[in-house]
Amino acid sequence: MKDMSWESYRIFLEVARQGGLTGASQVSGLSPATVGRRVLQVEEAMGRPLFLRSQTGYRLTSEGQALFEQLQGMEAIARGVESWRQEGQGTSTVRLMAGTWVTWLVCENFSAICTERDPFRLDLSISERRATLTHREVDVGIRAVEPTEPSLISRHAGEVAYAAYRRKNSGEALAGRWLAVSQEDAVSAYLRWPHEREADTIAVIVSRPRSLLDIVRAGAGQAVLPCFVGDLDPALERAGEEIRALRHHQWVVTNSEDRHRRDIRAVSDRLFRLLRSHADLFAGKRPSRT
Amino acid sequence: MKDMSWESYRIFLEVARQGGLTGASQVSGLSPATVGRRVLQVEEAMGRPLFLRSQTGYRLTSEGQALFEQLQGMEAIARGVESWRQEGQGTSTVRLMAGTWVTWLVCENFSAICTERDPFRLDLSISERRATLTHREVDVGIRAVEPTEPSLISRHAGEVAYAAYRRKNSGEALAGRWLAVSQEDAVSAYLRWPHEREADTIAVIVSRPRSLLDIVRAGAGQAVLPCFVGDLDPALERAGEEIRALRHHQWVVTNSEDRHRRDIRAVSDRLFRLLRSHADLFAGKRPSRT
DNA sequence: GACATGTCTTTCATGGATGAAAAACATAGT
DNA sequence: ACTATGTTTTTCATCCATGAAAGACATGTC
Repeated sequence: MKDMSWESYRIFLEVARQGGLTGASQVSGLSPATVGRRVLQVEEAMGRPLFLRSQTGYRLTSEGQALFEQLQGMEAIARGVESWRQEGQGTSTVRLMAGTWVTWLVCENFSAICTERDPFRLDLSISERRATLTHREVDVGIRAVEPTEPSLISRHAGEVAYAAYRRKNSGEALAGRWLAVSQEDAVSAYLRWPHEREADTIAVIVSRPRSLLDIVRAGAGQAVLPCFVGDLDPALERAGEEIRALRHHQWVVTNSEDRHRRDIRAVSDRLFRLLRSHADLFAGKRPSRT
Repeated sequence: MKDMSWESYRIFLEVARQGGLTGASQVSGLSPATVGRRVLQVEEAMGRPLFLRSQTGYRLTSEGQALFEQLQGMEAIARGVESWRQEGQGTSTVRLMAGTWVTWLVCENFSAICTERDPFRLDLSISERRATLTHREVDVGIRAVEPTEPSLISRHAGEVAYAAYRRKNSGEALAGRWLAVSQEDAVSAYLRWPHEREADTIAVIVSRPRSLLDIVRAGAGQAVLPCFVGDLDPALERAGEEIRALRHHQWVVTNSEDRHRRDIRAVSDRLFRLLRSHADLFAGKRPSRT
């Protein structure tokens, strides 16, 4: 049999990642019809079902999952080639993935990470889920657990403390009004905390963690926030002690294969220094406001 | 810019490996015209010259070489997927690469390596050059030097001795008539030896090492052969002592990523046992003929 | 229960990638 | 010097992969 086109592999990956033909068709620029046909090709070539089809989308079978994991390796290399290409044109890209609040801190201190004199572009992507650095989806990431993968190198950047916050001088009026993100978006421990401990008194639900800060400042209630966010905001005050159960460490992680790249090294170093310089704030030691 | 088609990557690899459009077009089934166009695409996308074009073929530039090495990783994964596919259909393939003489020995003892009851196919490829197991071009290989790559696992299979051979009872008449392979094909030490030590008295040149055995048996002169080949042939006798300078070790090597595959394990084990059981012959200890 | 929405799938006409053949061009051999 | 061979490159007609649009089908909403 004539062997599979590598291009179909790429399309397969996109369908698997997007969970359907429509999503894949958008990111790939092909029509859903074509995407469907290519996936069919791959399935026939592999001689086994790879997707569970439904009107609502495609879901990987266990065999599809096995193929997906293999092909991610190809994608990783393709991304490596892409950055090699950019390198040759003097214009590189560093992809930095972090959670909502570290991203927020990076934005606030953007000039400490990337200046107009730097010869690289910065792609900031926000995600609460674990960054898959192994497959080079991103170059630099923040993790709350120490990576075990041998292909990653990590540097410990201190601890992160959490507490409940409310608008200053709002008194005890808000004690029973908790703010939280919707349960399906509550992927981190601090986001699940209100659901687990104060489910009865949740007054407002928002879809993005970032909105928590906004509605707390508006005086709508109290919400769990990282101390470095709450303590830095002059309009907020703690509505209780630090919640010790939520405390965790954090690491700056990079892919060891890209260790040599100056741009990635620079971003990683600067991010690390930024986090270290805020170590007391992260740890919840309530320094005086700037 | 829209990114490169993975299919073009594969075509690039084939052109680089075959050294031209014609070769690549044959193995890929595409026309030379198309192959040329796809390569042009890749070059434009990468923004740098990848090949030195001439009427005699394509040669990689240093930048092309850099790309080639990256993309070989993709190819390795694609091969992994291919064997996963075969596995799912109960029909796997084990690719065994060895030099001329070990291959010959394997053929003579084929049933010791692979029987009709085995559920896998065997691809035997002869090559004097080092097998690139790292990129999974082959699954099992024979090496004359111990591999240093951490991704490979190797087992020492004894030593190999060499000597000059001639037809039995041909006396000293052939002493001045050496047989050798053409100089450009003399990639191994034992093949270079006649050129380095007896260049003036080379009487016959052949293009394949395998032909050396045939013309020695025909009584055309004397040639350097591995002892396990010469000593096993009842029509030949040694035309001198063992040539100690040529003695070397040999290892059976497999890719550690495929360690788990039963079929590869089986072939590797059997090959190892076959070599060990002939260890005395390999080492030139002249046992009685079978 | 009807309806709106978002999927996947099928149909069919089109255009861009493709191959055959010729041309252009080196290299090697006589 | 000339021919034979094996390249790459160009030209042009063809055909196959592709996209638009319609169809089929679930799911959730009012």
